[in-house]
Amino acid sequence: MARAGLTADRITAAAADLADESGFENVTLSALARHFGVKDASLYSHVKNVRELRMRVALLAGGELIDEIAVAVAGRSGRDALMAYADAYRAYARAHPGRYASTQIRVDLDLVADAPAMRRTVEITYGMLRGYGLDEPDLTDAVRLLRSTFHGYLSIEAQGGFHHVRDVDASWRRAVAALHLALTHWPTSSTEEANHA
Amino acid sequence: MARAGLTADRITAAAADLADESGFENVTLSALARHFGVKDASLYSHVKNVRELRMRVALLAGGELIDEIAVAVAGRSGRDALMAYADAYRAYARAHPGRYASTQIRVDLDLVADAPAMRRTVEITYGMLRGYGLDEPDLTDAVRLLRSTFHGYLSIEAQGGFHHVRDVDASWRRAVAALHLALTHWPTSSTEEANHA
DNA sequence: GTTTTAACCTAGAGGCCCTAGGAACAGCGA
DNA sequence: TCGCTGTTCCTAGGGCCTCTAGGTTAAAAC
Repeated sequence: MARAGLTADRITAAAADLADESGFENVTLSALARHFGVKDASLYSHVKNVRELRMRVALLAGGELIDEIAVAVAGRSGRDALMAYADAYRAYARAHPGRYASTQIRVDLDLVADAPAMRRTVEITYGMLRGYGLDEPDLTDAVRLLRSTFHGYLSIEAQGGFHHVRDVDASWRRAVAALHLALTHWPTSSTEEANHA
Repeated sequence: MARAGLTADRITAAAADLADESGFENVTLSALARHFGVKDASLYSHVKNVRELRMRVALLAGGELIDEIAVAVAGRSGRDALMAYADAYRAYARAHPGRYASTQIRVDLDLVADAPAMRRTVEITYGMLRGYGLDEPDLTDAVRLLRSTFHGYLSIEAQGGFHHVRDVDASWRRAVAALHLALTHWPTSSTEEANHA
């Protein structure tokens, strides 16, 4: 019988597709084994366990995501860059729900090491914010705000949490506009500390 | 042998505690059966299946969450109300990670029907925003922005996604401050449509 | 006290994860 | 061409989980 020709990468790619089709929580070694016409145990020669497989999917998806964002923001700055970033982010999450969901799991640092996606994400995100003229720690605060809002919106949207009739695309545009406004008039650290005194 | 005295509510409460201790994804009927000194199958007299049990936990948690928020925002308005809302929300999510995680699953409408938590949440959230003087559809957009940012922040924080040394409490305060600013200077619908023309 | 209702049981099928150890295939040097 | 070696894939099996079908027994209702 011909060998299936399995590799960690092929299994990961199939897992990512499966995640998009059936949901990330249904990414299972049994299902992948069936897909490749192979027994479950055979996959363990290529992948340590389910957890590790899911981390691989997360790294794959994280890389794809930031690549698409990078293309979208290239040559733009300020509000344009923010909107391009946001829309690319949302487009990816909607087109690849399972892959996107995978990016939310905790990934071991040693696995991250040989995947440049994380560093690239940081570079591109901070670069996109350059036009707003923020310095640390405001820059980190701003990044956290953006990540939170983007991820929160997509997570709720994916889960069907927006019940109101209001168009979700329109709300998204307004959210991005609101973030732009917040970034433009970002309260300086001194302002904040004063408010806390 | 004395009966365990199971009810759907007791099982749900135990499941919620288990979720906080071991993670929502580890809420399992087997584990609960062990906890009550009972066989797995016995639980099916009280609960339809795992999915339904998790929805019950979600409703329980949603009710607890909005109750704590309601207490926090009572008697406050504007920025004070927003901060109280935000901090109560975050405090609950941090104190009850499993319960909080449960609130993100999709709950069948017929189960929601006899739980007032959802309506209360809408009332209190829209009421908290009253001071900002927004009308529909801006109100819904604003609610979606807040939900997204809050949930996104807590989801990322719970998952250990904020790696930077910057204090997470401080970033949270700045995020809330940024939201306050966005709500205060909310771009009107006409502005937005103009930007899209 | 009997009847009815429910709570709880045993038995069992099916799915998933994972380990241990064996068989077969590929590429390699002799 | 033959055997060697490493890897691929296998069988076998244990453990945990979900859920169904059908029986027993305790508690509540009459």
